[in-house]
Amino acid sequence: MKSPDSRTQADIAFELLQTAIVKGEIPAGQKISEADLMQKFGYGRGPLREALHRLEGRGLIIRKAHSGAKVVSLSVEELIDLYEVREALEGMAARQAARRMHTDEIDDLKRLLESHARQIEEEQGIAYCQREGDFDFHFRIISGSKNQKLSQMLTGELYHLLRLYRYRLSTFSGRPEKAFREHWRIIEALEERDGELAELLMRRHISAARQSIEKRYREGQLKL
Amino acid sequence: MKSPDSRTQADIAFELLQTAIVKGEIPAGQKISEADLMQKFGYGRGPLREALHRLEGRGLIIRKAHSGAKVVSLSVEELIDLYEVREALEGMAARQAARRMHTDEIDDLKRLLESHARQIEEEQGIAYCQREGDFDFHFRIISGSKNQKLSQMLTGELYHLLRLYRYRLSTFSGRPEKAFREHWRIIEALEERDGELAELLMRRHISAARQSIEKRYREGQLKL
DNA sequence: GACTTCATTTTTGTTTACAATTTTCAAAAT
DNA sequence: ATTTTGAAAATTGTAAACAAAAATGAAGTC
Repeated sequence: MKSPDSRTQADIAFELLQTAIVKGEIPAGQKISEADLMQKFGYGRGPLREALHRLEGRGLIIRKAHSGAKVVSLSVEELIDLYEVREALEGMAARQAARRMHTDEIDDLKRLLESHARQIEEEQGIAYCQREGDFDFHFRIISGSKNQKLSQMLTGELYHLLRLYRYRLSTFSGRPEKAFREHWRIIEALEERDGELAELLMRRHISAARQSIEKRYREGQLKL
Repeated sequence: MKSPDSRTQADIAFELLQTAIVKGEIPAGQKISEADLMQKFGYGRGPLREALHRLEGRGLIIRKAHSGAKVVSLSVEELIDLYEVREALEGMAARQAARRMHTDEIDDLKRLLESHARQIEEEQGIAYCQREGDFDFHFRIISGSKNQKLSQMLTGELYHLLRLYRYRLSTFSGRPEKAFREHWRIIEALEERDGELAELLMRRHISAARQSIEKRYREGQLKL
């Protein structure tokens, strides 16, 4: 019995397109035509169309009949909206993680953060926030909530959208030590199994990021 | 210049299918084949397939290659997960609504609730929760948050899933007066522009509903 | 010179036919 | 009787041809 694979062309095309959009290889707001995709990926038009429809269902692209599809692009207001949603959901994730994460999972997370601390010292605090480390931290807590729907909504939808803007947002973030301290306090709350505190801290953490974006935008350092 | 419509067959089929699934006309867990749909709706297979792919992207159906598609069906655990997500999101919605709802919107909501109060008196408290009134109340507060992404996630995804189970969940809910009092207190918090309190009350309100479901399930009164 | 009009061209929507996979069911072997 | 095997049937995946709508651009008019 060999692995049935059963991943169809449309499946593969869907994943390729999704990662391409999420990683920014296809920039936000760009029009994408079926003909271009055919030439670029080599798949037939049918599978491509099916992949596009799934992306439409996920809200990553917007289509207009007979006109074409384009990658979504967020206004600042929409980005702020996204951060409010994230604050609510990740706060809840932290609360549940404090209840449901295994002790060894928390220990792992602790070790992860300690390695981040070393990186900060060595690299003079360069860009802690913009590294994958930040995503690792948040991702582990989200998984730790053991709430599949919550994980799905955060990692499957919001983060894909947020990643579109991650590069631009992180270039100026410039608060690595602060973020690190906030992460550390959240872990302490998890260790003490204090869900309420973990939620409060996580919400403050994300709220601070949002306010930083708002401030930079008002000052014209951030253009969308 | 007549309305260009530009709603394609696939668009119409998508909406028809979505409402059919959400309203329970196609029960949860049921297999749906493209041939059946062709015969039932009269559209070609292409448009149907595109609609199915969009539904897949929305998470309302699950497809397996060469095997078919079936409407999602939730386990109790998944239903509980959904309520936790709802608690987080609607809590945030209430907080923002306290800030952003116009005073006359709050007044309207108040009148709505008063008419519900009359209904409860007249009908001996029958099934306040299971009526559209409950949805109206929550929907207005969600809209009142003025957060488009939040509204979209709640009304566009979660509620469609929850509605699948609304009928079964409401049959035994039996806490109309309690729910009404909770609604009333939330409105009071909105009037006082106390976002923190509004969030707290909304979260308790939804948490109570979740606990009621958990209890009924443990007692075997609820089968999924 | 700017605007409108209309035909051309491009792009997407739809249908049809075909290929590939899974499922089903019956017959045969253990 | 249960399991296994194989071919037939049903269903989905893919490709190609066709239809329809929208974008483009040039010609004509004001």
